[in-house]
Amino acid sequence: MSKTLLYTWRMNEQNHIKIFTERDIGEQLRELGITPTQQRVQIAEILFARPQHLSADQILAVVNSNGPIASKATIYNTLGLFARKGLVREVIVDPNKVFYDSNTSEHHHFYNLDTGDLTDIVAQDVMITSLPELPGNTQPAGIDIIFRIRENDSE
Amino acid sequence: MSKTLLYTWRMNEQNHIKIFTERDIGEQLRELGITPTQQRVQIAEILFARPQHLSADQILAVVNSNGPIASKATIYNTLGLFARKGLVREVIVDPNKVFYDSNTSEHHHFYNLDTGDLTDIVAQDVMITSLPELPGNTQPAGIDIIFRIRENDSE
DNA sequence: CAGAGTTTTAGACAAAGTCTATTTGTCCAC
DNA sequence: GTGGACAAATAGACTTTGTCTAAAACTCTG
Ligand SMILES: [Mn+2]
Ligand SMILES: [Mn+2]
Ligand SMILES: [Zn+2]
Ligand SMILES: [Zn+2]
Repeated sequence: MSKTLLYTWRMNEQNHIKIFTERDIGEQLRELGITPTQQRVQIAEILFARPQHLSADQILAVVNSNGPIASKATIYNTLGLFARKGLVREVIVDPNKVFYDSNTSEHHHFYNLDTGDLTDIVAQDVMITSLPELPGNTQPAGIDIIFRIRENDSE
Repeated sequence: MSKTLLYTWRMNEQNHIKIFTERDIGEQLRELGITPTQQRVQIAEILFARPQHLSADQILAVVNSNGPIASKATIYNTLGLFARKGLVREVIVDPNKVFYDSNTSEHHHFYNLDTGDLTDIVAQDVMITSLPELPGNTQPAGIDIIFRIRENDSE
């Protein structure tokens, strides 16, 4: 009944990069070919403090909470750069904003439509045993599984 | 190894509504408690001509291609109404726009990052055999599975 | 066919994100 | 260290998608 798996969607092998300790964020960025400017280091510190999902707006607010450090353009440039380098994952679940996920290990999401909460599901808790055939001349680039949930109408 | 399924994500039982034939779109809308205005009927005719994924902008362009019939506000109002009534499904795969899917049967999507093509995958071609436990006090509202793909770099 | 409620509309507005031209910072050679 | 080439950051204009508002146009029922 279950199809043969013609390809795998396990993409993120870069996850080893992310055990940033306070001191060597700069070095780690440099190893990825990213010049560690003040702005990039600050954004990285916020983002990689723990696995979390932040919007560009939230990062802008946090990074500038004690005086101006980075402009909006720099936030977007940096998040785009980090995404291309595999340091963060863009999560598209809300039509209004992109979330930047500091957890790049293979995982999925619950998205609470009532609260806006986005929470991780470890990959092992979701098992796909049958995969569709890829359209001609294409290759896998990633899989997103989003379990949309709602609060119980506790009446 | 596979968990017991504590709940089901099979949500869309409304799919019987959608065999719209040219003539009785109005009646069918009325049965759903939707007053069949000229604008709503035109939008429905476009959307339900076949299973497809259209953005609000595309629908606006098509509906007004031979003279002005509906305003931008009406397009958004109508799509929102149709979504609430279960006539269309909102598909969130692109950070720039929502797609309105006239296919409300249970299915998933390929999203081609290079071309922007969004194509359907019948539910039976993707089999999930293990489900995560729901966060406390929440209920399932829908599942989205998106296989992001890219064109083969045919060198 | 009146009038109450519903729907549509133009255009103002908002939010997220991009772009541009200029300034500032970084890096390396000397 | 200093000059200069290149990279990065910045303010703010701009774009796109979508929402809101208040007035006008419809629809439906009595
Ligand atoms: Mn939006
Ligand atoms: Mn956008
Ligand atoms: Zn996550
Ligand atoms: Zn679809």
